[in-house]
Amino acid sequence: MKDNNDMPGHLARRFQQIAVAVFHAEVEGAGFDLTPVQYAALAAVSTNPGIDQITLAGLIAYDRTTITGVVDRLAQKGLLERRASSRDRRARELQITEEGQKTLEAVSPAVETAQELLVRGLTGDEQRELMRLLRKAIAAGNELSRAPLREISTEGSRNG
Amino acid sequence: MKDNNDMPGHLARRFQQIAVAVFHAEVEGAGFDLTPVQYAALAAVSTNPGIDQITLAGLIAYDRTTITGVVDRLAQKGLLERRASSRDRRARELQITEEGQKTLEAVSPAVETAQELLVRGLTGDEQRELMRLLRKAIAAGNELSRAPLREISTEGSRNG
DNA sequence: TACTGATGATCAGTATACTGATTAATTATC
DNA sequence: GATAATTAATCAGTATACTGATCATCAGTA
Repeated sequence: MKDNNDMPGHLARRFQQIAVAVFHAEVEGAGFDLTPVQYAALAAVSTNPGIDQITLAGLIAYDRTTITGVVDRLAQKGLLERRASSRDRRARELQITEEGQKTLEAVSPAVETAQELLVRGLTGDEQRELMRLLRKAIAAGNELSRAPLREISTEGSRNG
Repeated sequence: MKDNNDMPGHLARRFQQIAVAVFHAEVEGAGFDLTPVQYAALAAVSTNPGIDQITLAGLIAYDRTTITGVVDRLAQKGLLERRASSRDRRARELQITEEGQKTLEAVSPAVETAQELLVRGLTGDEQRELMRLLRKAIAAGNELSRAPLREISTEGSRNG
């Protein structure tokens, strides 16, 4: 009899489910109203000011139709600004606002704590090994999802 | 600089994203219209005929409000039957239909293939280790989500 | 029987994720 | 410079997941 616990797909869903729950608990406990997805988008825009939505989506592996709603909500909260690009009138350039930057910095400890809680059942060695294996499996399957991770073209950045 | 790849929460989301994509590709390729969530529910009802929705939700770790819609769609496809329980008129007893059973058996090879594809980037040892670590992390975090996994009370079943 | 609390199911509302289509603008080609 | 192909963004629609509320029923108690 095939148990759910023998199916990596089930474990994937369950692990992600817990990850979201832990994130929400920590971030709300710290007094913020940010989802994991919104946090990742906000952080990516902070690191890459002026980025367009497609590139942002590739950076954090979101679907292009998902990013529209995420940016909508971040803009509505006053954490992001979306303005038309001057170089390409189809594109929107994203900038983090001052409030967005403050929020990002203030919420970061809670996000860190959530990451630790998610793997708190494992030893340090196990945590590192889990992450290595996830990274390896994800790398092999990257192109299989509609929202693969895309490297940003590293012109002018040296932190590779 | 904290990379996304150092955050287990990000890896969790990404791994689950790929799991769903691979599942859809395989199952649709085999000519079926079933989501991962619907497949798990169908399989659980097949193994536990007459189960109520809350117990089903606990078995596969779905939220109680999610299971309503999932069962709706499975019933609409003619794969499940939902009838009022005689013992408890609040509850719905779920039964798999003949077509549901046929579908379940016919789709299983595609589901198996999807599970293998999801971890195809890893060696056999790594696959087993990844699953062990996921199970361990999930067990430690089980109660943190609104939809924890619940053991079924094993009266009359010996496959524990 | 009336009351209280708990439980199974559902509903309204919100936020990811996706499919597939559309719109507007850019790039490539002739 | 007109045309075709591509691209950035959005939209409509569907399916998870969740929060919080409600309704009906059940169990326990006075």
